[in-house]
Amino acid sequence: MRTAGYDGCMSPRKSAAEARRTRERIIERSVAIGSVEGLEGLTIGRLATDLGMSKAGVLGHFGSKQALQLAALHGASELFTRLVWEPVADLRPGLVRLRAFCEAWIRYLEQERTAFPGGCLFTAASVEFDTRGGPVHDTVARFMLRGRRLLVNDLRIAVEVGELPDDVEPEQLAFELHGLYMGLNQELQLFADATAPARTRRALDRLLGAAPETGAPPKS
Amino acid sequence: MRTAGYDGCMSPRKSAAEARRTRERIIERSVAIGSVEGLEGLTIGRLATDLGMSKAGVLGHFGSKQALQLAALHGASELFTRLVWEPVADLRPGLVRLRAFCEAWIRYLEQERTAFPGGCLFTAASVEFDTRGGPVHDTVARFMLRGRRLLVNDLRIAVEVGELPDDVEPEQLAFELHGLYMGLNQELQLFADATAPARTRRALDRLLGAAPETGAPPKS
DNA sequence: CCTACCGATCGGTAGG
DNA sequence: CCTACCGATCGGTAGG
Repeated sequence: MRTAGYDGCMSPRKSAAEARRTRERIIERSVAIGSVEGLEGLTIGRLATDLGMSKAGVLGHFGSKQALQLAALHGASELFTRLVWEPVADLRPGLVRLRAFCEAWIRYLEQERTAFPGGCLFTAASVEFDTRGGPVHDTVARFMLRGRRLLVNDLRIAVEVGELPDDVEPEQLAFELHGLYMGLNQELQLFADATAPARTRRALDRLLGAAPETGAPPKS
Repeated sequence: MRTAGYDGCMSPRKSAAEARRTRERIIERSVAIGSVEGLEGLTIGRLATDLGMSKAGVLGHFGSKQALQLAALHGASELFTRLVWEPVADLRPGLVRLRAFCEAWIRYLEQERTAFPGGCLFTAASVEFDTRGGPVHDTVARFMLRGRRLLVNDLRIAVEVGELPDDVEPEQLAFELHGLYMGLNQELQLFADATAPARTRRALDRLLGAAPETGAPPKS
């Protein structure tokens, strides 16, 4: 066995575990590059240079640029889940978990400004692929909807248990919350405005801590 | 005079007025392409094909791709000014003009979904160039700040004349309004969600029609 | 995983 | 405004 040199994407000298590790390194780097340059600006040549590999070596792990883009999106999704959702997932569903989620999300976007280079990959990709069709567009849209669902779910619970007034509409409020985070991301990335997180927190207090429409205070 | 064939970017057969008209056509097309493909995805070759010109003929009007990108941004800015700001500029400063401006802005983004191809060029460009430095980044940031100033200005007046309660902070509210429009643009472009304008109007009613923080109604 | 290569396209220039 | 061209880089393939 293993007589021919060509065995898929792996060099004969590398084990499957090593190949998997390489693949992870490529994805990690792809998320970093993609959040700065966009998913089209993420080129295989740049990736190969950064990682000290050949272009064919990089591409062999995915088969096509589109597959690489999709893998980068999945990688970014896992990162978001690990850093934002998992730390709060076990909290009490409803307003408690929602508030913790929103705070973790703010810190995630703040970190991206320093630790990661170019802001939220999903925001970048959603603008880049919004008009086009195809698998990348669909994947971005699906991830965005998934995030929206997390918000709507806890908002619905919060209304049911009386943490938010009855006239709060989860879909409407989730729409407003999402816009708030797009604004935060832009403020951090385009203007490097360090006061934006505080602004976001104040808006959250108004949206979640005081009753929309009626002005009645929540149970809290 | 006019003996040599080469006289800048214009063919000897074309008058200065014709050359200006050509330049405008290039810019118009650049805004359309750029809002779909981004300002990096806006290529001179694509532009030349669309307009039935040679690449050199296109580039001659601007000198470099970066100058073309800046011209496209200026073109988009003029479009926004003409379609959103000018129709409301003569209204009574304060809440009246602000509301009319916000409504015109919604309709502008709605139109873009059908008439123009790819949503707001500034939103696209701001994400594309947020991390990078350089003239394009600076121009995008300047235009965004200009829009923000329009909001803040009327919000300040609205507070001064008592149309909005004293505890409204114009900068804070402008930040929230801007996020709302980024969310609207994404909803229209990425999801083609026709209910987003109504959601935006409801959020505006809450932000501008009822007092934040206190719950006191505005004079209206 | 590599080298070596493909056709296509990129931004831009020379010269008229 | 054009033709003709430049070197660089793109995504991807052949073959080992």
